[in-house]
Amino acid sequence: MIKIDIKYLAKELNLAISTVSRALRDSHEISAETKEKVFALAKRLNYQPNANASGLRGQKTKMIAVVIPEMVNDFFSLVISGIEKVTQAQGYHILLYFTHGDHALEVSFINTLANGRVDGVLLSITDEHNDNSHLELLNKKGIPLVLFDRVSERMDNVKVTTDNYDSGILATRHLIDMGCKKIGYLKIHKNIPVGTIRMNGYLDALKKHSAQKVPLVLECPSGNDEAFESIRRMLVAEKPDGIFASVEKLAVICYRVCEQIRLHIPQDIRIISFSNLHTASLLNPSLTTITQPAFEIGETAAKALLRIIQKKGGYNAGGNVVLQSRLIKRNSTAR
Amino acid sequence: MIKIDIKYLAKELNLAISTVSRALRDSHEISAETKEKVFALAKRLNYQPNANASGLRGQKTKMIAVVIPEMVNDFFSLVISGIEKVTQAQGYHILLYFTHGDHALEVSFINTLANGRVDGVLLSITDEHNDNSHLELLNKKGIPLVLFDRVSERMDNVKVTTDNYDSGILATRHLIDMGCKKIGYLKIHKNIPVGTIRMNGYLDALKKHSAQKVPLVLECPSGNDEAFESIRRMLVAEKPDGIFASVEKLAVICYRVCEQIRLHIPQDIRIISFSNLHTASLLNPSLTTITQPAFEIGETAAKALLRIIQKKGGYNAGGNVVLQSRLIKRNSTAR
DNA sequence: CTGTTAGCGCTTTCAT
DNA sequence: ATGAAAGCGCTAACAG
Repeated sequence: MIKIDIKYLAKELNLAISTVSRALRDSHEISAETKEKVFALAKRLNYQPNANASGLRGQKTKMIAVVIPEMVNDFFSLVISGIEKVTQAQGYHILLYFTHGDHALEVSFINTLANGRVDGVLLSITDEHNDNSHLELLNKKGIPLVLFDRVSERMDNVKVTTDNYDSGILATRHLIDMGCKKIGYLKIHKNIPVGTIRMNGYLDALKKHSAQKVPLVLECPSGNDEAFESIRRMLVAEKPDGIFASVEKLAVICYRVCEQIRLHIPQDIRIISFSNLHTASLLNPSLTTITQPAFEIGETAAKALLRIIQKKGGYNAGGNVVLQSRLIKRNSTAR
Repeated sequence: MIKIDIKYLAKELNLAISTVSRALRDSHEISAETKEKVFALAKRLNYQPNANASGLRGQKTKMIAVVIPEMVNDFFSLVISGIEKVTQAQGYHILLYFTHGDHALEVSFINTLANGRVDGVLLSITDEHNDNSHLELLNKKGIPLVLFDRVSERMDNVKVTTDNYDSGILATRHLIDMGCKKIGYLKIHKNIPVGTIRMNGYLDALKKHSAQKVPLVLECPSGNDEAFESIRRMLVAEKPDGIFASVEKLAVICYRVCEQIRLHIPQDIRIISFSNLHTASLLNPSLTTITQPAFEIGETAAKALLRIIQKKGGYNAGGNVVLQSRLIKRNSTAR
C-alpha cells in the first residue's frame, strides 16, 4: 500500500516538494497550469495532507476540545450540536471528553490538552467551587479557553451562560400571569447552584408581581420515592395552584403525584418546569416548560472560541455572553 | 512563555534528548536514578508530550473518530457514552463527526480521516444503500473500521448491531403474553429499514404464538397530526387491545389518541414501544418499552476497534456482534 | 515562478 | 547506560 504524500506527488509530477505544497495551498506564486496539474493529481490519488505533520509544523491543529460533565443529558447533546454546527462550517474538528463529575479527571484532560493537541478548549466546569489552577495553565500556555454553562467566576475567560435568575422570574411570572395565586417552588436537593439561583428569581418575582405573601419552597429529597412522598404531602397540605419545578425530574414526579391525588392539570394546578427535552411537556401537552437555549449556547461558545483562536485577540476577546431561557408552550396533540 | 519539551528537560538535566525520551517511556535501558530525575522534573514542570510530534513519528495518534448521523437523539448519546467508557480507559481520544444524514458529508469526513489523523474509525452509516467506496479506501489504507447500528451488508468489516427482527418478536410476544388478542403494529412511514425488519418480527410472532389470524399494520404518515388522525381512525375502527409502536414517537402519539378517545392504558389497550429514553414510559408508568442496548453497542464497537488497532489482527478480527434488545417494564412512581 | 533547505518535537536505530 | 543523528510529512524562509 503506497502512501500518497507530498513527496510522492512531487515525484510523479517532476516538481519540487515545496512547489507542490504551495500549489496545494493555492499560493499566488505558482503558475495556473502547475496548480492545475497538482490539483488534478491530488484529486485523482485522493491525497489528504497529514494532519500531524502540518500540526507539528504550523503549531495549529484545527482541532478543539469539548470537555463536559457527561453526555446522557439532553442539554449537553444540544450544546454539542450547536458547537458542531460552527466548527464544521469552519473546518475544525471536535475532540470530546467527559469528566463524569470527577474534578481530577478534568484536571488530567486539561493537562493533556495543554500541549498543542488542540487549538482551543470549550469547557463546562465539573466542580465550580474547586481549584482551577489547571485552567490557569491553559491561559499561561496561550491556549484559548471558553467556559460555558458551568463557569467559574474566578476565571477571566469568555463565559457563555444562561441567566438562571432571570429564568426563575420568567417562569414564576408565567404562572402569575396565568392566574395562579399560590405558587410553590420545587427546589432540587443538595447545594446545586442553579436550584438556588432560580429560586431567587422565584422569590423576587413573587415579591414584585404577586399578592402571595409567603413563598412556598419545598426542598426535595434526592431519592425519587422520597421526593414523591414529600411533594404529595406538600400538595395536600398547602394546595398550591401553581408549581415551578427547578428541574425536569421534579416536574415529572409532581405530575405523578397530581395523577395520584386526582388533581387536574391545568385546571386545578399549573406546572412549569425547566426542561431541555420536553419530556415533561409530553406528559401533558398543556404543561409549559422553560428551556435553556442549549443549542445557542454551543454555537455562541464555539464562535467565541474560534474568534479568539483566529484573531488571537487575547484570551477575553468578545467578552461574556448571557443568554435567556425561553418559555415553550405546547398545545399540539403530539410531539 | 517557555515551552516544556523534551529538549528543555534534557538541557535542564544535562542529559541527551534521547535519554530523556527513553526515560519517559520507562525504557529498561535507563538507570533507575536517571528515570527518577526525569520523572521528577517532568512532573514538576507539567511536561506533556506533543501529540503531533509523536503521532507523526510513530504513525499513531491514540485518537479514533466516531462518525454518526446526529446527536440530538438519545440512542447516539448513549452509544457515545459507551464508546467513551472504553476509549477513556485505554487512553484514547474521541474525534466526533455528525453527518446530518448527508452522504456526501460522510464521504468527505472519511476522506479526511484516511490519512493518519486517527488510528481507527467507528461509523454508523448515513445511507445504507449508497455507494461505499469511501469505506473501501479506509480499508485500503489500513485504517481499522468498525460499523455499528447502521451497517452495510456489502462491507466485510466488523459490525455491531441489534437484532431488530428478534426485537420485533420480543415486543409482540410480550403483548401476547399479557393477554392481547388483537395487536396492531404502527409502522414508521417511508422505507426506514428498521420499521420493516421489526415488522417482520411482529408478523412472525403473530403467526407462531397468537390466535390472531390477520395482522394489523398501520403505515403511519410522517406528519405528527396526520399520524394522529390515522392512528385515531385505526383504533376506533379496529379496536385492537395491543399496540406495538415501531418507534417512540408513534407511541407518544398513540398515547395521546388513547387519551382523547378515552381508552385506558393498560386496561383497555396495551402499548409497547421502542425507546431509548423512556419518554414513552414516562407517559404512563405501566407502559412497557423495548430498548436497544445503546451503551453496550458503543462499548462493544469501541472494544472491537481498539482490539483491531492494537493487535492489527486484520480488519475483521473478532467478527460481528449482534446484541439483543431488552424489555423494560416500569412500575415505579417516578423516573 | 520554482527549488533547496531547515526545522516543528519526538522516537529509534546505531554508536559508544 | 547514554549520546548523536536520522527522519516522520509538511511549511516557509531563503535562494535563484
